[in-house]
Amino acid sequence: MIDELSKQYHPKETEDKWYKFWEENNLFSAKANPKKKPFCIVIPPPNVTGILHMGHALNNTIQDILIRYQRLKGRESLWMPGIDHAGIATQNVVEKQLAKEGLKRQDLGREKFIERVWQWKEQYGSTIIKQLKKLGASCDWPRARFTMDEEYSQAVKEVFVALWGKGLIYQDNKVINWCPRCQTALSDEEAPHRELQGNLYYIKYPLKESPSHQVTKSPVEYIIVATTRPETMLGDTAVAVNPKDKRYKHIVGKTLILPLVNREIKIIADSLVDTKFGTGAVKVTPSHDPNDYLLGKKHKLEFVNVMHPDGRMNENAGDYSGLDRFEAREVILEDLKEKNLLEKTEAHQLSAGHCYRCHTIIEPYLSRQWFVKMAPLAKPAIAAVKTGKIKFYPKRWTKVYLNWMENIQDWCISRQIWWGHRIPLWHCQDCQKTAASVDDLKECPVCKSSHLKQDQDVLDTWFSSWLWPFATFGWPFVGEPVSQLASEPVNRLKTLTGKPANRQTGELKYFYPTSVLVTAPEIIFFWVARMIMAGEEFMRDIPFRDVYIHGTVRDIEGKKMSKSLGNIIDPLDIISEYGADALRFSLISITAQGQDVFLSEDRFQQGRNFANKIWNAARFILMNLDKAEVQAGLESFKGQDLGIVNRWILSRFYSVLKETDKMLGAYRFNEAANALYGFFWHEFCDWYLELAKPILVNREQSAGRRNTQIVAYKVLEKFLRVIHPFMPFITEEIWQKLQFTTSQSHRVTSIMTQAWPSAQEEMMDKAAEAKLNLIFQVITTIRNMRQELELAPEKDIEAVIAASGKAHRDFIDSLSLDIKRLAGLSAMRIEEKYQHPRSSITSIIKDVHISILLEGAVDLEKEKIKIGERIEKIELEISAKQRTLANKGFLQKAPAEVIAKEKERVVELTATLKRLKEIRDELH
RNA sequence: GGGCAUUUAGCUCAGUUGGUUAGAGCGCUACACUCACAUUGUAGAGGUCAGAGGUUCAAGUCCUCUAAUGCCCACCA
Repeated sequence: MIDELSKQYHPKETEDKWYKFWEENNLFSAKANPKKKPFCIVIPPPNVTGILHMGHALNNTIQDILIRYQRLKGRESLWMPGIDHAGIATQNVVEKQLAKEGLKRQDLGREKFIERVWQWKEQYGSTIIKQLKKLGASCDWPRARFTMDEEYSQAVKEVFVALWGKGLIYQDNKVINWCPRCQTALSDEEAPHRELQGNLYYIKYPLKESPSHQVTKSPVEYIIVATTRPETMLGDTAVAVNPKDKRYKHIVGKTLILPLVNREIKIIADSLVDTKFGTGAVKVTPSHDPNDYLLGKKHKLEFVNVMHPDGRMNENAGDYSGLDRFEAREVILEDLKEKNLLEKTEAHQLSAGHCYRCHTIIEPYLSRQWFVKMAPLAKPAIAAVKTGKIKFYPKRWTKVYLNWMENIQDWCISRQIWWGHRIPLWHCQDCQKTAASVDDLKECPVCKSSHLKQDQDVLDTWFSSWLWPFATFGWPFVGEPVSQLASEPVNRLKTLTGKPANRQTGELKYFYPTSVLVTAPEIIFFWVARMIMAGEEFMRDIPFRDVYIHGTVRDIEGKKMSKSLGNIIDPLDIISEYGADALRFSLISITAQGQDVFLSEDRFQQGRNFANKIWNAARFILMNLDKAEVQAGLESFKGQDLGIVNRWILSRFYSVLKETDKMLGAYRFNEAANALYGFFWHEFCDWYLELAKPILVNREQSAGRRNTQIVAYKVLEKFLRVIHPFMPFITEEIWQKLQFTTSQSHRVTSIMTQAWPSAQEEMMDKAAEAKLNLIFQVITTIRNMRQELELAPEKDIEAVIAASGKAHRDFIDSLSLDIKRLAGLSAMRIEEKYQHPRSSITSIIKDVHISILLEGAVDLEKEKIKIGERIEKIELEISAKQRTLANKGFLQKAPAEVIAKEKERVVELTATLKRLKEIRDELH
């Protein structure tokens, strides 16, 4: 075990090696185990088209930390992995591939096209999994599910049929979000609104009753409407005004001639119209605007669709037929201008829906789609959060969730694409009835006709994702009891019988509800909310107890990282340059709970440097470890008098351990990471190892050396376990080197299977901490004085330390060798009483005087100024404190310990002040 | 229009329930390559905690208002 370690840590050489080792030894696998408490996270399944970006890196690092932490803590920890089939995104990718061959999906036909997608999936679909492995993700990979797996698809069908049976699925003609590029309907969540700089066009619609249809200057001859989408005027079937609007009262019910189309349309009155917007008169296009659709229904207007699904104008657009919607806009504006019908154009900021897959501007479009009635599903999901069964971290997302749920809209679930779960509905060509079925229907259940056609549409991808926390465990298949499960992982198919909650596999029963869901804020509506609804509906239980929402990864200017902006920092580049541990640690240490992360590449140096620090500390300890001595000593370790330095570092370790536990339990990952960083670097390395150095390097056997070896070994070994969730690779590498196992023993052992150190209160020694802190301050002060006095490093300096109290002096004396060495003193004397040594400079730490003896003359003026400044500062503080202590309110209301502390501080400051004044007075 | 977040050192950010002297990393200054580590060590400089008002014995922390920035939501023709 005294193998020579290299001077620098090289992550590349170790990371792949240990990942392979963990996988080969099934160290990520978890099974239903009644003897242990479960801990389970289901991964937010990345898209099959996905490529690891920083958002994934952060998301999955957090999950891996939780999983590894709980695994060490003895929970049966399962991280359920998988991939989402990502209907539209994947179809787009494959269509692009086809386009390169000059083909369209229609050229292949539905079946061939789907085959082609599967081929694509086989070839490229596991990219992101390989990348997650690089990151160190300890998922139980053999369990990985794909949302298009046969079993999973069955779950999707069951759910659809169950909702159908409850009457929660209906078909309707509505104005929905239509993406003209993807040529499919989208849900509201899939069409986020973005601000757009556009124009508001004021168009004159002539009254039919005017003398001629020519527009004259008289305002009664026409009505002016304002619109941002003039091309939709071709589909106008009314103009609406507010019934209270005096400007228009007299012409309500009159007929207008729709320009360019020459259709007669009525002026209607409806309170929905805002009198303050535009001219107070609004054109009504029931087929191309959700509001106008409502008006159209209410006032029984004609519905005129003027667009093809691809966004080109259709035959109803007359002369404009065939033009793209935005081309048509320009031409129409030209024509209106020519006819003197365009009153004016105003710049206007508007927001429009954009396709979340291809960013094309959404067209509100009338079409027949399938919807899920959401209100009944939302009810228990609202209750689950309101009653605290599910908790959001940070808490503020609760409100966002509830606000959305309480105003929930019906969910448009049909998509006009091919890649996805085809809607399990069969339409009878004879009796025109529709039936839902989990199995392929051969005959109509109503009229027994065999002329059945399955619905052409597929389901929204999220209609399968929302089942993730239970469908991944085999729901709705019947499984065996927990005890038999391990040996017989066979799932048998059963048809839905209407009692879904009872049909559980043992695994499902064991791991569901899962423990925590880790995701980004933009996914709350898409996924989190819907999973809660699905869990309540189909499992009669919540899907997870906690929801941890982390921030968005942005670049250093606060912009979202995206390919199009070219500001991407590729996690894989970081891994190959700095290592996965460095990536993980750096990401986590800058991620405050729920705050966005502003990232620049130099951040990762910190993680790399830290890994290197751990490496070198371990290297030093290993180089100076006597194996036999440590091995023997580990057994007879308890009850030894370890000495104050060892007691101190153990005390510090257990304090930091306690802190880490607390912070991880509260999802405050950065605080845990930073506490561990500070402890290891500044306490363990900077102080402890420096103090231990001569003892360890000196090969002579002694009780002190043995104790120091054991403590250094133990603290390092335990620290590795505690930091392992953050930095899994380097900790395994070093931990393996710390093992005493001989080559004969083939038992597989890993840091992953060790126990998380338990907090040991009796090891916490506040007195030892305070005593050593004083020594550290003395050393720091001497170093400081040396630099202030500009004494060359090689110059011998002598110090006199005065401290009252024999025990106190003896304690300082016991560490005098360390003080001399670390402060760079050639000699040190300890005295009972401070007696201004000739030609010296003195500093004060509490009641300890530290004087440095100088050969030449002391620069009195400089020293006087310095001491004067310090005296001034202390006097200010004392007077502030005395004012507080004179305050009756403070004495009455402040807690006793706060008052005591203040008093103590004043006493201490007063004493220091007195000593400083003495020193100043001696400077003559 | 509604909601949320942010504003603390030159930069990027921590700071849990209000309680001594407000912290870290990077950067900066000075010094040091003495055998764990220059991906290092030692020491240091640097902050009226966005502004105003309030509650309190006590405010970076709680309340109100203001300003700036960012995000989300909404039937913004």
